[in-house]
Amino acid sequence: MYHKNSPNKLLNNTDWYNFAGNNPNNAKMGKAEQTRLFIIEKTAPIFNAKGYAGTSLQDITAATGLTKGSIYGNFSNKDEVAVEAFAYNVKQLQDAFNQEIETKKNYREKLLVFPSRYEKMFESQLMEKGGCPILNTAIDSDDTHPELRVKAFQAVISWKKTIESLLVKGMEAGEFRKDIDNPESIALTLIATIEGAVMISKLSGKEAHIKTIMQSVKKTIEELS
Amino acid sequence: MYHKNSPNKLLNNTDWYNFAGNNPNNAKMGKAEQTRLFIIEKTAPIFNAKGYAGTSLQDITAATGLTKGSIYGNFSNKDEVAVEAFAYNVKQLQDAFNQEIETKKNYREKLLVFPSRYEKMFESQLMEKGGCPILNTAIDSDDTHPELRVKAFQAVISWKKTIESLLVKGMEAGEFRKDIDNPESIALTLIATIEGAVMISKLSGKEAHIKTIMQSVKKTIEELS
DNA sequence: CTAATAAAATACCAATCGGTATAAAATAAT
DNA sequence: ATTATTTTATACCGATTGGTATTTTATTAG
Repeated sequence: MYHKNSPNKLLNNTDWYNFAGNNPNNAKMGKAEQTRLFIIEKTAPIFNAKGYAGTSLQDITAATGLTKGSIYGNFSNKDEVAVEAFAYNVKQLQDAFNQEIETKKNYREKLLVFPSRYEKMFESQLMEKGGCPILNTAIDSDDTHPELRVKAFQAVISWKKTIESLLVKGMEAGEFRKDIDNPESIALTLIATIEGAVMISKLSGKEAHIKTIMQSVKKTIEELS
Repeated sequence: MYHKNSPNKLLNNTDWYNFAGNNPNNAKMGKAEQTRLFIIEKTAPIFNAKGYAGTSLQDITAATGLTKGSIYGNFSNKDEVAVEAFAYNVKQLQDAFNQEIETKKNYREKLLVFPSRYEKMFESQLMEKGGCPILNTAIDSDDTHPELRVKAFQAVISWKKTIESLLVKGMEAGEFRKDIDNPESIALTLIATIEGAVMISKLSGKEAHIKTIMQSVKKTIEELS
């Protein structure tokens, strides 16, 4: 693969292998697969920040240092890049949450990972990488891009199921009150409040806003016990 | 003003006066002012649904039946249409809420207008008119359009102040508990949850989702007493 | 009814859009 | 080392983008 990283700087195969891999299995990856991942990694934050319609092929070539021919040699169209970039963004998010949830012993603490981690992500993810990909893609696609809309909805459903599962297991473990009648309602309300907090704090640029609202979310979770 | 409403159908001045005016003062409006309002009325739902980057001049001319020359005779650029369309969308929303709030006697009921009315708007506003303009514009603009971003933020601040004021007055009237320590926190959390509910329910297309979450919001408000 | 004015339509502009055919270069297989 | 195969770059395509200069039409003032 031939690739200009910065003007007049060539990236040979060795550099390439060193670069592309926050994937530990990158040595096993074929060339095309590597380039696809590279393009996704570089464009995912752009699609997240500017949306589908707002991201042009010029943005993609500028961010990757590749040419249009190379992009279309690895993807059939802009849609495919956008859809894979969204999947990548969501997976990054999910992996981070799941990893931290695994380290917690009880279900109250597992649930608290959601507000506390979103709060911590304010600067890195929200301000620098364009916000929450689920929220962004939901709003961006719901009237314009059926395929992305379905993917965004699937991400919400997956998240909802995770919370519901934690609630049910927490009840079974005797950790939460038995009179939690509607786990779905609690899950949906938690997600709604968190995403609304992301919207407000990103809009204002003030970390205080997300901290304030996440404090309410934490209180709600504490009151389950 | 010359205007094709449907192919080969002319709209003369008399028709025009009949049309443009859900503004009761339209008889006082000049021609240019009327056309501006007409363009805003027709394009506001489009900007709301498709976003700023996703709405083209072609969309605008198609929705109004006017030509590009006419649009640019009344607005200096696409930005100006978008900004005024957003202001129009927000005003429509605010007026509707304020009107219903005025009809309520006590502050508990005034606060409940927000969840109950958003719930009722599911089909008309959310599904048919592209969702909540504040949420849509916040997400659409926060990384791309500073001017719209400020306007969206102002709308959130205005909404927050309204809720805070209702909370304080409700406390002073002895209607709410005295130990509400942080009206701002409550206001922000209510707004976040409502907007998150809008996102989820519009994404799923299921009214049940917004009803479920708004039930939680109502419960939170009831618990203030 | 006519002249002055305001507003809308037509026709155009350069730039950019997403996408493609083809040629050049890099990699992999022999 | 040479060939076959990917992968990338170059050069181009028609369509659409936001925007404008000019002409035509409609409205208003006298």
